[in-house]
Amino acid sequence: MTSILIVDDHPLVGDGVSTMIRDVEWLEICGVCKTAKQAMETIQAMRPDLILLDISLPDSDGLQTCEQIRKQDRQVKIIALTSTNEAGIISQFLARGGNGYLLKNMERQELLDAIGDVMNGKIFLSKAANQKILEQYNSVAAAVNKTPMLTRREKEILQLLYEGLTGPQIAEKLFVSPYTIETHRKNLLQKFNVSTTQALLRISKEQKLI
Amino acid sequence: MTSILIVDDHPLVGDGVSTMIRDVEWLEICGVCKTAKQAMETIQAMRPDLILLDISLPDSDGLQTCEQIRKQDRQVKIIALTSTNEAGIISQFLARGGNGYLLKNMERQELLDAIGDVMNGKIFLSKAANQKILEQYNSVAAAVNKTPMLTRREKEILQLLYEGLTGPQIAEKLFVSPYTIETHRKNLLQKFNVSTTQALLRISKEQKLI
DNA sequence: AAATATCTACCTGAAATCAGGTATTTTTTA
DNA sequence: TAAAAAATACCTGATTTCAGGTAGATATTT
Repeated sequence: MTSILIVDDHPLVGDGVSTMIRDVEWLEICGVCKTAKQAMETIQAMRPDLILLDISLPDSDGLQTCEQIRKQDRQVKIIALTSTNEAGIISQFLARGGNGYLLKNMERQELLDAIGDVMNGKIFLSKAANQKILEQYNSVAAAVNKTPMLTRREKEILQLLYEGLTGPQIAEKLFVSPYTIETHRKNLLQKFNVSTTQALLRISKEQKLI
Repeated sequence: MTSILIVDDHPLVGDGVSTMIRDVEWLEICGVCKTAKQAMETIQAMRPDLILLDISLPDSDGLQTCEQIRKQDRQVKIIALTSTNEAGIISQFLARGGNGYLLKNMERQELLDAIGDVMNGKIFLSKAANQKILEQYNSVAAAVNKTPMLTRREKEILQLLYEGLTGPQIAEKLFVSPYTIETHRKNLLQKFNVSTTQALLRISKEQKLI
């Protein structure tokens, strides 16, 4: 049996979900909350298996709420519910421990699929949300033309720098002079047109070179 | 009409795809290559709309090939083909401009869906690959509990360090002494139990604190 | 009101990075 | 095979970071 807590200030949502899962015998709604505060208390008391979370609550934003819930309970599954498709925040929502993302105009079957997937440890996203996530990866490809060409050695050193090694440490590891590493570093800084290793690594990471 | 170039050293793949799209009148196979080198030449000559790319070619690895192709032609769509599900490289493949990812044991309909989506500017991933990507976002949430507590000021400085500012630059920006910034940095290093700013930023980033 | 947390500031010496070079050897490509 | 690219190594001086402190001022919380 999977117990569901609904956190949403619109009564309609609770009713709608109730109707959708009425004749699914392994699902039950164990509560409905209207504020984040109330939700936190109910979660502690009821220990639901799954939370359907409106991410635009009156007293808190969804990301923060998700984070708080996750901090309180590492097991519970969290599915975000939104009316408008605010795709921009999905990655952050996932990063804070969210497990699913649904639009409120979902079909019944979609809700059941989502609950099923999420309870099985998978992530479930609405189609548009999923597409958005993938595009985030892909978008940097547009900038690929302006990413400088790196030699094999430079890539290697970039990687080691990213792992936190210092110049001398890398030199020791690769059996070359520290001077050599510094030369490579200098070339990397120049290629990326930055002046610090920090910035170098930030940009490389953003462009998924490491 | 969409012209497709197949890049794969196994003849079976070409045959299989041919069969699958035989009676789709808006698709045609304009060539089959067995090596990355040959592919690069063919692409320049034929200008296909879409490339089905085996990512384990004899003479090059798939990521590099994808990158090269994308550098040569910004329009062409690239779908990776693999026999084993090497999910680990998907994000990198996307970052290098890939548009889709399919297993060679795909169904006919899946291939057509993928081609359709990709030609419409969308990303198409096999189900398992897609799940893998989403888990990458979500996995870090598990580590959230062991992330140290940061004060507001520390978060602010962490952010500025991430943006590539040096200690003195941050000091100037925040109208405080450089010493103060160094103290904060020192506290941050201690809280994360690392010894370099590089490592500090790497870990913070991994845990989505910045 | 007292205790705690946070932000601030300072000091020293060692280590690492950055900016500006030059220059030789090896590998790859045209 | 000749030219270009990549990897190696060195030098100097200025700047920044790191590790080890101490300590006062200002919130914040109990």
